[in-house]
Amino acid sequence: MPEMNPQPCKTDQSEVLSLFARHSFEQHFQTNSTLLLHGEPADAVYLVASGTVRCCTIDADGSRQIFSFQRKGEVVGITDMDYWHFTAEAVDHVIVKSMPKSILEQELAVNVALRHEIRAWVRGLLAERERQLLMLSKSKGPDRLLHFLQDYAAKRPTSGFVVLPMCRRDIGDHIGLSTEAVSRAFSHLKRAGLIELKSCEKYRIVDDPKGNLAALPNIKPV
Amino acid sequence: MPEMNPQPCKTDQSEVLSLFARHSFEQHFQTNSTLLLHGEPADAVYLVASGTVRCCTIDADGSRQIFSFQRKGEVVGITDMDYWHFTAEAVDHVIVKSMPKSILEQELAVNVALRHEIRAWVRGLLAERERQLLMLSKSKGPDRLLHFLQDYAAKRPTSGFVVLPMCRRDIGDHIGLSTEAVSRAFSHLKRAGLIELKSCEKYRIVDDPKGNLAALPNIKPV
DNA sequence: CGGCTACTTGACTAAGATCAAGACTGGTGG
DNA sequence: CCACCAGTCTTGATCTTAGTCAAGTAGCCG
Repeated sequence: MPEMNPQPCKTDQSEVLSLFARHSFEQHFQTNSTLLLHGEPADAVYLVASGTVRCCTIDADGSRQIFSFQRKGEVVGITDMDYWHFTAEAVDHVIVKSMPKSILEQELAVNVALRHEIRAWVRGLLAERERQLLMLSKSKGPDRLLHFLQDYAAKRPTSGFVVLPMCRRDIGDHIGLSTEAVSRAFSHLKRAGLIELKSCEKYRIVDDPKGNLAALPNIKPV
Repeated sequence: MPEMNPQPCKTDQSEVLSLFARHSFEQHFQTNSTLLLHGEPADAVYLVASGTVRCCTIDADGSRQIFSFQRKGEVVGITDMDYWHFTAEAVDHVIVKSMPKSILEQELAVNVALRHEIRAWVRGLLAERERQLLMLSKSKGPDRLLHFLQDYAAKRPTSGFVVLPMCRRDIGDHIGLSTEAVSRAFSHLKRAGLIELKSCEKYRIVDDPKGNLAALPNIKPV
């Protein structure tokens, strides 16, 4: 996608991180517990120290759209001012560094570099959401899954197998598919030789010497 | 949708608007011309004075995702800092008030109220995109169209018929449907008595005394 | 009046949701 | 240690939705 920045959220975060280093305290959340709930007062900011967080909106009828997963070193909740406009939950056991929002606000008033950092940060998030909208409306299931797996692997500098902490349903709510469709998309990519699956949660993107990737749209399930 | 703010973008914009009042000049764009192009330096900010602007990302293969339409009184381009991350085009003949970005940046350095305004603005955009992601992944075509038409009508205080300046293809690229599917969705809503169509571009949302709206999922084409 | 464009409708096809059943996994208790 | 259970993942069958191709219609402009 030539119109997209490959890494919309990779901005300098030294100011934010140094704030966390000075003013945060550790907090634990067990699997599937809620870090912050839509509509509640936004009184803190979080830096994930361990585990995975999912950020989502949940509809009246239970429909859920997960718009991002946060892992170690990633920040949650920096966009909101008074009340949370989304819900954040623990995918597995999560440890975060929690900082009172008031400290961030005080620092924002006097620190130009921090302001720029956060502005760039939020702009990146916006670009990412718009990229997701394009994916969701124009790409088919297997393409969306492959894209997600590539993105996810790219953030981990490991060259070996990548471990997915979240279940199929979480992935489905992220890329807009049912649990079953996610499973089928995995099989699809595996059969097509685009990914290797060691188990249902360990995968590796196959380097693409034969140009299989370009042929993806034509692959048919057996 | 209880987890959503009904009007995420309705924030106070007095500071931005007063800046435009003092420092902008008028610019005209003819139908389908480009206001700003993805990747170009972001050197100006725009306030729509007349006409409609579409903001979108365009993929290598021509896929286009329109994530918003801007009308009179709405601002374009305030989120980006150095380079545009999207493309803006004129849906019909457009007149904008254009302001050099440098003026905005200078004012941002000294004006706390302006900073808050823009922060709230961008946060609202982010919430809107996340709401769109949910719509796109969980709602069916006619639902999405109805939602768009309601949103669009809500911004116009007219109680009569609303005029759509954009074509079916534009609507389709906004709500994730083909031109034909948009047309079918219109017919669908009309048959179901949820909207009135005076012509293909003039519509009115029907007040819903019989609770037809709740029955929408069951409506079948004849 | 003719021709262009946008819109609508129909027929067919493909992608994915849903329903249902079977396979694998990890944890528990006999 | 093994049988059982619950939850997750996978696969199959069927149905709905929407994309595609194609034809026809309605406005609009020259």
